[in-house]
Amino acid sequence: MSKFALLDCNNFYVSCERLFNPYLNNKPVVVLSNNDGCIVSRSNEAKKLGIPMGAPYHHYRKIIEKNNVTVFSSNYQFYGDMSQRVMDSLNMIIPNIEIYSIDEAFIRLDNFNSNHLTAIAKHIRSKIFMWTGIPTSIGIAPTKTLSKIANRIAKKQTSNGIFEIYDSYITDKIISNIPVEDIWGISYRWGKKLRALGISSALELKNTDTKFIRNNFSIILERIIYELRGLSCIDLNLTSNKKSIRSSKSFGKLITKIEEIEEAISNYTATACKKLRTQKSKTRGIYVFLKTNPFKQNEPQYQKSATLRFDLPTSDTGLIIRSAKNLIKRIYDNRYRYHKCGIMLFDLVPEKEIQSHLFIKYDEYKKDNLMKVLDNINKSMGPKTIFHASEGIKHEWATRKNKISQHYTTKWKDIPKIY
DNA sequence: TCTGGGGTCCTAGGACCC
DNA sequence: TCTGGGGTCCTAGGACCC
Repeated sequence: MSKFALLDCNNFYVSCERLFNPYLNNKPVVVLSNNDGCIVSRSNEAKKLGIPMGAPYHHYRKIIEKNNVTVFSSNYQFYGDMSQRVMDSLNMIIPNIEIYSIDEAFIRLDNFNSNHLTAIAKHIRSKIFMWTGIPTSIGIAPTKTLSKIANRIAKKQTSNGIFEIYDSYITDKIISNIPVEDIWGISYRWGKKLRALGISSALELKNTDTKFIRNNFSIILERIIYELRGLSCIDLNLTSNKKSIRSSKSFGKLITKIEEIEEAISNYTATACKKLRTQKSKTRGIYVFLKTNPFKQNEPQYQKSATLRFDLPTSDTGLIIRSAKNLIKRIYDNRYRYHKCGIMLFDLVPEKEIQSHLFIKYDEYKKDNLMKVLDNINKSMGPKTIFHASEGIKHEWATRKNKISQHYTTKWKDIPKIY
């Protein structure tokens, strides 16, 4: 039988903020998404006030102010850095981990004696807490899907933050209380369809005929059933390279001028290209989109996208910015007020595996070297020390971030001082 | 006034092949 | 009157994740 564990950081963004503001412990805290739009992380105290995950900030502003909830804008540089510290710590204890999201990792524990799993989890938790200050929970089970459920119980119903599912008797007892849409991989639409068929708990789904599910849904749901039965169908994914890279953001205000949109798309493109080079890949295509604000129902709505393929894969920010700006020019219509734009790089290939073109001479080496110089300067002297002119400096479209904390671990000037 | 951003995988259907 | 069977590749769109 396989053995999986899922490690999940508790209320991750809030926990990061508390590291450098310990007086916020035991007090309600929330962290907002980009543009201060939605609530994406809540302390347990904030959850108790009835503030739901993903809710628009302005809907809960009254409750937040009335209860003295501390509010932070998102500080992804900081959270990303803390995430890496957590994952590095975990990797020092156990090799071969799958970093599943900014605050979660799957681990395989097959090589350990079944009697020791909880002790190992305890060791992992305490080391990560000691080295990073971030509290975590660990769920252990024969499959990834069950380890997700075990993690949920570890978080909500245990005092030591660890829960292990090791036989089908325990599984059945636990999953009889889990609604289908709380299972990893099932959400609102499938949940609704399953309920209409009389399947409302995870246990009922586990006992449903797989052929029937395969015919009425897809292989994804069929696999979930096997996973609930303790038969592992989803292994660790150890390849870390992305298959597509996207950068998009809503503007801080509605934008009409194409010059400002071009400036914004140039910035997003530079961000995406930097990521592309970090994973040592090149892109064969780009997809650019532009849209109005769908929540403003009284305004005329517009949404358009365009794609472009390159004859030769590239990671040259200059070339990709030029191409992205051309696509923007093609889809821009001056009758609308815009809310968001973005770019996606797709069809990525490792830079080492690039095939030469029969008719086009490959002379990207110069550009490759230029990008290396650019990345190195920005790495040693700080982000955006040098940048492409089209990225501009005015940034009228920039997102709102009224309550951002300091970059405690990523900027020298923000490093905490003790007087 | 104010509603995030970045990903993955699977399927159906069209277009094409012999 | 009656028009095959088996296959591949690509794309758009759906559903889900954090």
